[in-house]
Amino acid sequence: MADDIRLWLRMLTATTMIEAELRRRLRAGFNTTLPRFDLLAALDRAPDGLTMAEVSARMMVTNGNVTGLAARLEAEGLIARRPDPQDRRAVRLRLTAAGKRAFAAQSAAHAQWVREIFSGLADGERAALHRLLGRTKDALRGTIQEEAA
Amino acid sequence: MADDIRLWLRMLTATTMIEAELRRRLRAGFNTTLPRFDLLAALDRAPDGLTMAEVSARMMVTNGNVTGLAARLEAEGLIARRPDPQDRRAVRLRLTAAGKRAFAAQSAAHAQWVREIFSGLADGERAALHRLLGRTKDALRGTIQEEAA
DNA sequence: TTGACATGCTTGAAGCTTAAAACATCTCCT
DNA sequence: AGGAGATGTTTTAAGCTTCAAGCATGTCAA
Repeated sequence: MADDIRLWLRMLTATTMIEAELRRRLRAGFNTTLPRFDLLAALDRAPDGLTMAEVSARMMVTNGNVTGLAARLEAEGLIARRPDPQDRRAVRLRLTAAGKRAFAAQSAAHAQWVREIFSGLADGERAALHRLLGRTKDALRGTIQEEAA
Repeated sequence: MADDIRLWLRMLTATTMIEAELRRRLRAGFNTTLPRFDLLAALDRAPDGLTMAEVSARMMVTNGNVTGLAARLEAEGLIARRPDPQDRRAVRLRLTAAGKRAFAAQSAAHAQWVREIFSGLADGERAALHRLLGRTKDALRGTIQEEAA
């Protein structure tokens, strides 16, 4: 089906539009960025902190990327870096108290923005979209995994 | 619904995974990038070329972004920049012969990749996803337009 | 135990991206 | 015609991102 291209472009456009809106609001409301927010979110879900490699896997970005991001967030006092007790190669990141406060505020606003953005869809539509995106991710595993092998 | 966050995260993840795969293949197969490909694609659809502003609107990026991208593509000989005959402020971009050839090859491969990526979904699923993403984009107009006003 | 390979992280170069400032040109109202 | 405001482009600074190279540490099998 040649329509696959149109499906993909529509998916990319919709996602890009929403992402751009969230970036705008994070900047306007909290003077921060989506990557910073995502890193704080990853740490917020991990009570014992995460190593750099764990963070980069969760964020789907390279290790080098996390190095710079973590350096900036540490400079802002939102996260702390400490050597991993189990593995002397690893650095473990965790939220500081200030980081927890900042993320709590950002996260609440973010959740509200997302609700607002999807409020134009009926419950059934949201559920169907959620299911189809899940199917898409599952189907992806076939196509993408093969490279790594 | 608090599930909206999960819907959004799933949408973002699925899109990011596909985008990453396409980037990988563009790099491996053609030593190029998605933004370059997108710019060529925009010009390919416009027989008389496009101004920088038109390109930046279609690509949903800032003007300054297009300035740099166009400079690199011009240096590679894939596009030409010439003053717009109607508006002396404007610069009009168009594909060179080499650019047309390069894009034709990239575009064919890209279309095949996208087909492959979505091949795990049934026809009905693809159609439903396409429709729901359209609904999402429509719903967005309400939420996002209001800022601009 | 020791060497080969894997894993964790950082660095540097290059490119992508934005926001904001600056400047040129255009439009349109009076 | 003049001038106010809109539009088109570039530049700069800062941040995001990748890839590849390099170094430190870990693992595991011979």
